[in-house]
Amino acid sequence: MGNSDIRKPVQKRSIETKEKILKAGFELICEKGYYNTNTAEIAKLANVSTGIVYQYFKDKHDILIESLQTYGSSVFYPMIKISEKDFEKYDLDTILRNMINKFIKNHKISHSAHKELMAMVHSDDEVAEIYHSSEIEMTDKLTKIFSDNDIVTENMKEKVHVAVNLIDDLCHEVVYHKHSSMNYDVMIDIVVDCIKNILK
Amino acid sequence: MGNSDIRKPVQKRSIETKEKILKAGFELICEKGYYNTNTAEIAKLANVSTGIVYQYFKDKHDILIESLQTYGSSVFYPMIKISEKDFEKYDLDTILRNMINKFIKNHKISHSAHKELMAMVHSDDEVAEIYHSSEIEMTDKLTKIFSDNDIVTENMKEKVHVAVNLIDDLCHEVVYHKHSSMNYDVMIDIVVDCIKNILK
Amino acid sequence: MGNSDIRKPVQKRSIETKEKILKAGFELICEKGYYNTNTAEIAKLANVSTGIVYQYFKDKHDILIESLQTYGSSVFYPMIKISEKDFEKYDLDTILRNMINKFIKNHKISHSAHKELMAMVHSDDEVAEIYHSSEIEMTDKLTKIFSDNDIVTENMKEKVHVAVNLIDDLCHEVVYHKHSSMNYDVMIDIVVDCIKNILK
Amino acid sequence: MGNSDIRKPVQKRSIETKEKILKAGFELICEKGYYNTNTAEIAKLANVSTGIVYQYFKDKHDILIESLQTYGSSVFYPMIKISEKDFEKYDLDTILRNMINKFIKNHKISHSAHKELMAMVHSDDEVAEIYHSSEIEMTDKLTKIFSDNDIVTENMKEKVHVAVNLIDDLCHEVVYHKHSSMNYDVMIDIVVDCIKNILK
DNA sequence: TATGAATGAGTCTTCATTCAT
DNA sequence: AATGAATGAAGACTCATTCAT
Repeated sequence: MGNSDIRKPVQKRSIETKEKILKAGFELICEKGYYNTNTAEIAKLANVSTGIVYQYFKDKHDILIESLQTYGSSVFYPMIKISEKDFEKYDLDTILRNMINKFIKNHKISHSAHKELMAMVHSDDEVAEIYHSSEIEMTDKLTKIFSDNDIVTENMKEKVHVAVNLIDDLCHEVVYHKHSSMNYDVMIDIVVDCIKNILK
Repeated sequence: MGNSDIRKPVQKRSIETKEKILKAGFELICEKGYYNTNTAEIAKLANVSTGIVYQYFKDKHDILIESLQTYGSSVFYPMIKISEKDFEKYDLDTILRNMINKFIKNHKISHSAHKELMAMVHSDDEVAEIYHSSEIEMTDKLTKIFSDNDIVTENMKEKVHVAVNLIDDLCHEVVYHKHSSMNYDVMIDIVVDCIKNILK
Repeated sequence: MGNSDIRKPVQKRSIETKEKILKAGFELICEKGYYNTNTAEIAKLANVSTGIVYQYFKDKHDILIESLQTYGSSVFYPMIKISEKDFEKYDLDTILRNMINKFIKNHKISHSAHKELMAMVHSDDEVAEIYHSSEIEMTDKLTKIFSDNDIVTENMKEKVHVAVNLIDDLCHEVVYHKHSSMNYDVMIDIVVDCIKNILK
Repeated sequence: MGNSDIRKPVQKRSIETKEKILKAGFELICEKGYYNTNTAEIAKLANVSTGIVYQYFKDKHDILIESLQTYGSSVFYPMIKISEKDFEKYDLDTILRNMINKFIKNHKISHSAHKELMAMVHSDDEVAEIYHSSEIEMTDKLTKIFSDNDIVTENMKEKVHVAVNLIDDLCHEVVYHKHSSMNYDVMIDIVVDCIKNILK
């Protein structure tokens, strides 16, 4: 009864309108969460009418999904966007510590966005799928960085994935200060050693 | 003007009613998520009227929090409830593989519950706090298990925490089949080696 | 987060809708009282949906306040709307008796409205403020009427205010038949004499 | 279906229970208003169970009415309780000024009670009736005081009633500071003169 | 008599979505 | 293509009243 009425914008103006909505939606959802953002607010921030939203998107959920497809990876795995050059030809220890620092820095920037989107990852299958794609992309990227630095072993995919998890968890620990009794410097050393060991 | 009018049940009948609500709330939230569960449903499943809910709980959110305090840890860290005896005096490799298998088995049981609650962990600070307490508890428990098996090194807290993260991530990977291209047996080996290395 | 999202209607259609709600709200509140009127009824009488009410008004109380600002004075002090010409160049006695008769007539028309609104005056500070503004306006108006009829003395503001109270009380007495044992004709004479004396 | 199940307490304990409820109800209604007081609060303040309330009173409204019958006049017309001796054999001017001062003092004490009850007077017919009885009682009392001081004229009932109104309005004006631009000392003089004139 | 647990209809308010213009 | 007014179902929460004990 209208599913196919969703407009696929081709004209420049249309495309811009859709993008404005997408950007506004993403911004608000990241800031306040999906359930605490309503379509009126999205339309308002996008500077469009409430009605028009439903010409570009099937429903509110559709905004979430499309905005994640467009902007999600930069929050989920900010490293994805980072050029390999950042890690050029250092020793592994330095590469890892650089990486961890970048991760932490990036997470700090998009603190609430990350939180809100991770919430959706856990409760929404479509969101989860997008997240997991980013994860794969990230793993591939890192594998390439390692191999560019002559770090190559068997089962790289699995190893790198474990490494990514380690870094990710470490980073959350540091950013969210989850456990006050933890010594983060010690933890960083542990994680770096651990990854070096895995990739040996 | 009523804030403190929340009833602290003492009579047997009262206690049972509160527990019925708590159980029903937890069940539904785990199944369908917090935002997709309404108070009427909770009351209905608990076989009580909607009104009584608000004599035992400040609001809907309060049901979430209290139910997590009561039942949460069994979902967040099902291992918490497990006795140390399960791991008595094996070698570390065996202990770890036992642990991983138990983790995976437990997670499989409460698949959707875990998903929904992890969503809340990321979007709700109070839930996050409860989760992090469970995490600490889990870490302490494991530390004890290791030390009972004569595995003691410096910075145990941090090390065990990293180990817990590794196991947890691995377990999610396996249970949710997040990435079809991963070889899980390989991954388990990597994780076990990794932890053995950390604790050496 | 929405407080300021209350629509200030500019389009004709909008203005009409808001006015319909205002009118319906005022009507029902006057008839049945604020606490015995619910928003659904207001919407129904206004021939709009319940939702739209909250785009024009912050909450139910806001309807009360705005409707009073719009229609209130005609109930509180129906005389406010009356032109000075009604009392032109009679002697004071005639002016006062005309006034009292008009007052009584007007009160009889909006019997229940007056009752319900006076109730709110006593229990709601914002309503009280609106009422007191009307009172002042009324006093000023009367002062002007008196001075137009060459009735000027010291402390006119206070004197007129006392006179207004006298007329108002008299009028309530007559309209509400509060005390069956009172002889109203006698009372009118007393009040008229009294005011004449004050203004002498 | 139960109307006649309301208990008319005869035993001492019963009477006390009923009185406790009445007192608590009156207190809360005076403080917060009828609509903002609920039966649970009344029961709590009275130190009885919620259920028992309905054995002594038909419904919540009944508490209001009975409590007014018991305690109302002291709020409506605090002067009622005042002995004639307070005004013994002064000249009329002094008597009136004493009276006004007492009125004002009493009103200041039960400020919110008066406001809340006057609200009910205007919206509830039964309350209005009780109020008007107090008014009559007050008028009679004053008439007696005047005649004891040899002040007797025709139509005393009506005259005294007008005088009471004048004092009452003056008192409200002073206590509630309704109109900042009014000079209250002047107003008191006007009212006193006015009443003296009426009773001449 | 008394308790206080339980009821459930009723109320305000929100918001995704539709529709007239 | 666009607007923004309008819809109405749904949800959280309250409270006078009843009832099992």
